[in-house]
Amino acid sequence: MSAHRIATLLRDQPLGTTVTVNGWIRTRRDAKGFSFLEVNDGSCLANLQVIVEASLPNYEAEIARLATGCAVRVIGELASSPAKGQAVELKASEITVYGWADPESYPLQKKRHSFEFLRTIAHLRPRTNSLGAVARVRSTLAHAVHDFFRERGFFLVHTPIITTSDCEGAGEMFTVTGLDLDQPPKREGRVDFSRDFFGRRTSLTVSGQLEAEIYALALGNVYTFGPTFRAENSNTSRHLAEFWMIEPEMAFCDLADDIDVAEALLKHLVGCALTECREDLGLFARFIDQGLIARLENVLARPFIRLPYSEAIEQLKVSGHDFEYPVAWGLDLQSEHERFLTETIFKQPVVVIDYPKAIKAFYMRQNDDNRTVAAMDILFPGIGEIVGGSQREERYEVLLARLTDAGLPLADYQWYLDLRRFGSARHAGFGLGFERIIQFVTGMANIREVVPFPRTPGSAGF
RNA sequence: UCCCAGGUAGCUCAGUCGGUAGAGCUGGUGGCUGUUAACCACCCUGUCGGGGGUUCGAGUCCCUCCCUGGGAGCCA
Repeated sequence: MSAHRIATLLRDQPLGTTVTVNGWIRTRRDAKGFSFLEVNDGSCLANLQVIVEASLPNYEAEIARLATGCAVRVIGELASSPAKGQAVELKASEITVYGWADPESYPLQKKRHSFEFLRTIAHLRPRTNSLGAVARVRSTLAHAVHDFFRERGFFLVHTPIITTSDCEGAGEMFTVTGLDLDQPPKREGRVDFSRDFFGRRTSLTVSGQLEAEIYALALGNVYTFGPTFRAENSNTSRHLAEFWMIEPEMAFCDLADDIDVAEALLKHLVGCALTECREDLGLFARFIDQGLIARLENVLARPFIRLPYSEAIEQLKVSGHDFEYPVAWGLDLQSEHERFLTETIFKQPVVVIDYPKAIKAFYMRQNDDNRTVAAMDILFPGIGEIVGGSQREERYEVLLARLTDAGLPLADYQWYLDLRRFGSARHAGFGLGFERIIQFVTGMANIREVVPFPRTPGSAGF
């Protein structure tokens, strides 16, 4: 049964034609001798208004009992609407009820709910205007990510979910095991992972970066876009234990090139949302964040500020602002510092580069000053860090020294060092948290609303 | 994980000095109406987050655990 999608009908408005629509009832309003139904099929934010005359055979028995949430098929003629509020409406000639929804027990009401409550009914929340809009934006942007890289000749690499490598500094990892947790094999008092499924301890990936480097040094430009897992006990509006990350890795590329790509990607995604998701963004601009559209356009308006860490420290110092945490060269930037840079000083995205090497990961390329590394963080107003990246250390001896200084087991990184022994080349990459960009684009305050089924400490329902 | 604020009807919340609970909305019934978060009238709904304690008596005070929100840390 091929049905018409409401988004298409509202766009093309084929007046006078008979169409079939499958969807869910949002509300029913009764008038004298007929009823109004609002039907939504998920294809767009807008509902289709359906006019049902009381003369339909199942009017008394079924139509008059339709309530929010019922699944229906409507066949009828599309006509221009005589009243304000909608351009077209569907004059029903036949309505079939696929599935009832008892209004006494159906949790969704035809009024606004708190996002907190909707989270407890994650199986029903995509049927709301706002969560449905988020889902459409998320899908659109996921495709836009692939479009962006494909147009630029990047290859998509599927890096492993189960891994033995620990991308240092990326946080706590979830262990993956097939062992009987009630009776784990032990050796010298500790769990003996050599008898586990893979013969050694394995975890869920915290980053595909190291594996992406392998493919960048073979195919040139590559990217990964997949789930990422962090076992950090983070309880904030911008952290998930399971999230999706985009990680490009580019050979023969330095930090400046890296930032160029990241900036272009962010602008591509924001621009794409503005042009392809206008109706859904309109909902967010009305009910979530009045300044949303202006903030998105501000991102596209001019080049991002590129600011060396040392200058950022100076800017913060001379601002005269009284910060809770100290500002000094060598200390990491705190949230309040990042926010002050993007929201008060520059009022636009800021890329901080060349951080002290002591506060950054071992794989970041050491600069000639011997005290900073070619790292960059892109800070967005309201979101904070949205991208973190660096030029990678491609020099064998320097990398070896960094690994040794960090006290990391060299045996585990032999293959990583090998990349620097055989045909090494400068390369760079970054990580973009997919949910963070969706948060920015939709204005949603909590990251748990921009992923269908959020996994956070103490919560993995559905 | 730390600091702060919360958890009361299906939802959003009020509840005074400790005396076993209310409102609006939703829903139901009736009316009205080319309506559109419809409108008008009436009606239903409670393990006051879980456990323990103080007290003649606890939604209210104390302890503890769980969860949520805001901020912080960690990061994307």
